Amino acid sequence: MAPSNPRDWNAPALRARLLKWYEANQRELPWRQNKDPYSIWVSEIMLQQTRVAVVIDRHRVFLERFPTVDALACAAEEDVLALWSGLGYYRRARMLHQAAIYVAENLNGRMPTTSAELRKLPGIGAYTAAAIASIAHDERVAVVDGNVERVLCRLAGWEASSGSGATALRKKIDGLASELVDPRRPGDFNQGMMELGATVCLPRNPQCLVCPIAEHCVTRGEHKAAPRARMVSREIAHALCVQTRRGEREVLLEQRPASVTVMPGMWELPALGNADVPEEHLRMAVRHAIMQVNYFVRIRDVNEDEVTELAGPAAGKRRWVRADELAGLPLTGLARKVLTRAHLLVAASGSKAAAMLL
DNA sequence: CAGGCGTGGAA
DNA sequence: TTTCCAAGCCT
Repeated sequence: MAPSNPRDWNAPALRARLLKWYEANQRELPWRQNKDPYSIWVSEIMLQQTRVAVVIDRHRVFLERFPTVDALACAAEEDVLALWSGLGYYRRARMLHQAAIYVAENLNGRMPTTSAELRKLPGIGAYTAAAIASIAHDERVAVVDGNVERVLCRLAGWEASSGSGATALRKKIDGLASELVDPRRPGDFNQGMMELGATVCLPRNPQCLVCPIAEHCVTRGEHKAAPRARMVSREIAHALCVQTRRGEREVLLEQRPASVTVMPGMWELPALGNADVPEEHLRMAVRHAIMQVNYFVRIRDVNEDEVTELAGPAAGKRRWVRADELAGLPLTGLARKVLTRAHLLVAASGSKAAAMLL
């Protein structure tokens, strides 16, 4: 039975075991190639609520296009959003861009080095500030992300609670994390904890038999998570309206208003008022999940004459976009998916050609 | 403090 | 097929 008093966790042994395991088992990831704070910063923002597998390629492309804080600060927001297209949570990109501008204009292009100073930048919360400071600058501060929270709850035998209990639990978790973090190698310790949560101490199937700190763990795998909201399904239709001018293919797109809360200013295919699409006009059907809504989307081939009568009330501003311009526009994930499938846009993932289009 | 904010792929 | 996410942050 592991002790419940944090002072009895045998932190030195736990640290040694975790670090040894991390050295042997850490994944090779682009943002671990060096300790460039800017590269780590970009990775941490991209990784917020987003899977590592998705971020790997996006991080590489982003750093090729915007290699430094100054390069990012000089960019137009539209170009930053275009590069972010498909990653979701676009506010992250806007705040990253705003923060880069602040650093360039007020800090002589030099990023803050302490977690307290980093925390003041837009888009950088407690987690991200601690992650950048500990990984890039070896600041002795613990990170607590979803992984670390789960690992520590299992380690200590704490159950998830709601309301004010959640706040109290969170304070206990933060306290334990600070107690355990290795003062000599905080960056590696923090990454080790997250790596353990991501690859061993999994939410549903914890691999306790290969866990390096199993003997420090109270529960050996038990962990109740808070229940989530149910998904709902919805049927919608969008128009795929293509024309050829001067030998170039163009597609009709619509820019979402700046005033909407979801994906403001992003470009998408015009929405149709009727979700029922006759078989002969059905170009493709895709599923697209946004938040807790499962959209079953029908894409209808529509000619220029039909588009106005078929479309719902035009929410945004429409324009014809040449196929070779598409990669430079901030497209919604759905628009990107459809245009890629329709061979109007080259798949961005793993493609040098796609990066060169930008 | 609860709710809003995206996505593609695993289970 | 449908659910459930994944290295949070802001208001």
